[in-house]
Amino acid sequence: MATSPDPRMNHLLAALPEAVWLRWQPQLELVEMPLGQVLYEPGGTLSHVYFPSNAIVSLLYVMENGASAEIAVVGNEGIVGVSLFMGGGSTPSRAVVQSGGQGYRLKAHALNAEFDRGGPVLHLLLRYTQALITQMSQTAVCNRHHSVDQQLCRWLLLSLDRLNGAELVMTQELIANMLGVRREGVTEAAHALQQHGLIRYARGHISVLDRMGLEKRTCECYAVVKKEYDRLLPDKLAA
Amino acid sequence: MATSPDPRMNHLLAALPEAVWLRWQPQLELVEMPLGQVLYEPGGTLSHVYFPSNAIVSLLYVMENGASAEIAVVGNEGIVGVSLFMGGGSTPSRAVVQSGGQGYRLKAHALNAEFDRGGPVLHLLLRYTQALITQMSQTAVCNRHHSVDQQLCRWLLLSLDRLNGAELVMTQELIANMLGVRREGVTEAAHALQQHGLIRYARGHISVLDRMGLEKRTCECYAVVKKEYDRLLPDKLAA
DNA sequence: CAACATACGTTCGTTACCGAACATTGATTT
DNA sequence: AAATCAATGTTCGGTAACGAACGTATGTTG
Repeated sequence: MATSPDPRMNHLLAALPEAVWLRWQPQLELVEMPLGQVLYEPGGTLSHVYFPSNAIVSLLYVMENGASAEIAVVGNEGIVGVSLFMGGGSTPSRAVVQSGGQGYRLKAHALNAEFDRGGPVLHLLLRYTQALITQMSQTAVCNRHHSVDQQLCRWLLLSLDRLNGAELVMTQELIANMLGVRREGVTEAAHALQQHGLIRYARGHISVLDRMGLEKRTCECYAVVKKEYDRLLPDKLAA
Repeated sequence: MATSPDPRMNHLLAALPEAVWLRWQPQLELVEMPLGQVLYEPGGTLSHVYFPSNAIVSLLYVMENGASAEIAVVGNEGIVGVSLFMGGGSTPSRAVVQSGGQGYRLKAHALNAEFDRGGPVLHLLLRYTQALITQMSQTAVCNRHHSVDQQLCRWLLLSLDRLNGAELVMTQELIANMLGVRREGVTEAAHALQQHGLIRYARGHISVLDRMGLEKRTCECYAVVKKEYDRLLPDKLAA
């Protein structure tokens, strides 16, 4: 249906040295990443890693009683499946597509072969993982101390940074699942944001009208994470 | 004052291949790690990594308004300063000694030299980091969904696993700082645990009387983290 | 031993969020 | 156009944790 996205829309793929890129290119497989798709389950073995082009993937933990909480979010700045090269092969969390799109995947052994050569790819992936760790840490802090309202702003901004436009396709129900709060709480917070002219939403579509306003309203957590991503993964390349 | 602990009380040092151990041994420096000592500050450059022998170190984030939250805890199973080999060189969090003791430290360049050789040390450290990631993730989940009471149990158990005996030197005030809750909340929760005969405490000393009882009372988060540490870092060696 | 600081205990009003139930609105189907 | 469903809005009682203030005990120090 849609044309294939440029693989190097993904920042990690774009940052590969030319030699590595040439090795990988024939092995990268375009995959549709529709909303709701599960890329891996807790404890499951990973057959591939995923490089989102324009999709967003949530790493989330689902508890025994069915409640859930998002640990981190991965878009075209990153890679899904770090546990593969970190050595565990699995994690207790689940990876779900939160915003549909496309991406490219690479077989596990191909990634590990490159990783084991050491050199720039290893360091690139580890720097990314370090940024991911910051996001997870800050999520823990945010869950402890900040209001649903502020967390919603943070979440919107994180999503926005991983998409092109200022439009999200996302129901309040799903956001509630990510944030680990009630749907009604999201309704209330979203209503407040709308009344302040920061967003406009209607049946699963959210338009961000005032990005700066969101940044003012959110907690420090957003900026901490953003700054760390920028520090660790500078945009040296552009298409 | 006290005799030097065996460096290989630390599980990571114990798990080193003999060749690496021989290289490192002369470079390991015994350090006192008194309660409250700060091993690194947010954004600060790391000169060493630390391998606790019998101390416990908290990785915690201090917010602009002074509130804080513990991200993860490191004892003799691990290493403090993963950002060094992950490539960032710093993190937005702070590392503070939560339970005094001793440890060994190694200069940054020595660690990185070994890391860059690739091989078993690299994989060992990355597997540890993966376990640490699980702990951070689970902290985020726990902060979202569980009561202070359950979190206190989890925290006690995590600390217990990283110490020898069943005694902690720890005020309720400090625990409150770690958990990111009010001191009164900890007082109340601790009182409940004491009334159920699980712990006994007095002016900064906590004795755990019924470990199984704590495990029954805590949330699933403790078991998830423990299981993942055991999976990723099996005790293959003993002294 | 008196003085003091530290650690723990208790209370009270407030608030954010929860759980549940139910109403409304917009999209989609038939 | 009617029926249906998904998404959002609203209400209400309940509760865990908060913020603040103050009381009590157990160490430690002069």
